[in-house]
Amino acid sequence: MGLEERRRRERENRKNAILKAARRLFFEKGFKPVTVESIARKAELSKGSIYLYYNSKEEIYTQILLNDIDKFHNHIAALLQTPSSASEALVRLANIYVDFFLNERELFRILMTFMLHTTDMNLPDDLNTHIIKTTNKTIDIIEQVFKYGIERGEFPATINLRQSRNAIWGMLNGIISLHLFTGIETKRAEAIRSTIKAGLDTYIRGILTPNPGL
Amino acid sequence: MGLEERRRRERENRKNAILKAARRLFFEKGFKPVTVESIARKAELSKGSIYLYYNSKEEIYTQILLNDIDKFHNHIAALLQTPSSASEALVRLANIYVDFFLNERELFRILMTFMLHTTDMNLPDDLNTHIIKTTNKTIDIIEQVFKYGIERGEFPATINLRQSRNAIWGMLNGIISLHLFTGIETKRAEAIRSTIKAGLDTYIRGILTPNPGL
DNA sequence: TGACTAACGGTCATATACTGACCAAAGTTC
DNA sequence: GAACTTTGGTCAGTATATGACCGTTAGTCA
Repeated sequence: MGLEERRRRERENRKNAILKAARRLFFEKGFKPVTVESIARKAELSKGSIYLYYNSKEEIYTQILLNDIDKFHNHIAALLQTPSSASEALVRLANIYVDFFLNERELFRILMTFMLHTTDMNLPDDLNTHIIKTTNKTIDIIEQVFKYGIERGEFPATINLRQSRNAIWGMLNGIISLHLFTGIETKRAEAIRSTIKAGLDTYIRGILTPNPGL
Repeated sequence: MGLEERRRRERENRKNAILKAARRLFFEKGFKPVTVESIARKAELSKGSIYLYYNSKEEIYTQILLNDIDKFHNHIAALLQTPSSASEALVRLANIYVDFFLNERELFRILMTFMLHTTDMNLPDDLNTHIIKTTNKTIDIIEQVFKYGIERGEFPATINLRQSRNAIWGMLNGIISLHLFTGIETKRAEAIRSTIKAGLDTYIRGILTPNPGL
């Protein structure tokens, strides 16, 4: 059924045209100043049409992150194929994560907006679930690096994996939050990288130092 | 108004998709065996949609010729820029004309169908006019070649231009009719070319020979 | 040769998709 | 605190598309 296939394709194309227009505008101006009307105009549609494809302005906003973060995960997947120490892998993973958000800062804002305002976003359940799963995927990859370190004898088997992975993820996001939108613009990237490097080094040293209380 | 522009583009694209599908099917099977339903399916539309863009099956058929013949005229336009004798130009024009139809035989059938069944084609007036103008354009080019010959002293000024151009056009079409669809397939092109060459040579000799009756 | 059937060009009632005026809520101004 | 403006989201009206249906034509059969 070519006819049905064409209609499906047109719907898909329409959705993508909306996302593309929205992405451009959000990245240029941020969430608030961009109106649904302006997205509609850039996508060459009416405002009513936007709501045929997306439930809300927030849904469009978060869908942008979901579209982009697949590339990040594909990139990360290659990381674990490259032979190296677990410590090196962890640093490299952190750098790729940071690069992803440095490349487009608005993506980080989208992630944080979601993390901080989940219940206010008015997202359909499946989109909520999808974002959570996607975020967890990143966290799981961090956990795999720790497991890899234990397997190679690099890290002690006594590490609390869940705790460590959450701590690393939190630290990455916390450091990025501190420096991505504030400070001297030309020094932000370096500030993030060096702080993360120092933080990871210290955390890893902590892992390797026997706990005298045990 | 991007929205209106997009809608206009979509209509244009839809029309072109129909023409493209129709062209493919007509060239493969000819006019009769191709149904409007089959064109619709190939264009990934419903049959009712076809009639939103074209008034009839015949209109689609003739529109195909109109789309293609522009290329022919552009090609021919270059001809008159190349310095040569009028006789040579005439032969070259005839060859380009023949090539055009040899390249896609169905185009000739479309032209002849129009010429022979104009009143039965149920075409809107503007399309009728357009085809007539387009056909006349070809005839006018032939006339210009004769004028060129007179200007250079190659042909006598006593030539009846209208008569000659119509005779040449008729001869070309008549010869093509004779050989395009009948005879041994591998010999058809050559049969047409050589017959046209001979016919043109004879006609030109006739032009150059003083009429003793005058 | 007339009755019947199948096929298909073209039509149009219905379905689907889209639009932008409108409403309610929130923020701003006086 | 009232009036005003802006904007996310809604929905009645409009635009576009679909495919069942009808009328006509051509072919078949008795």
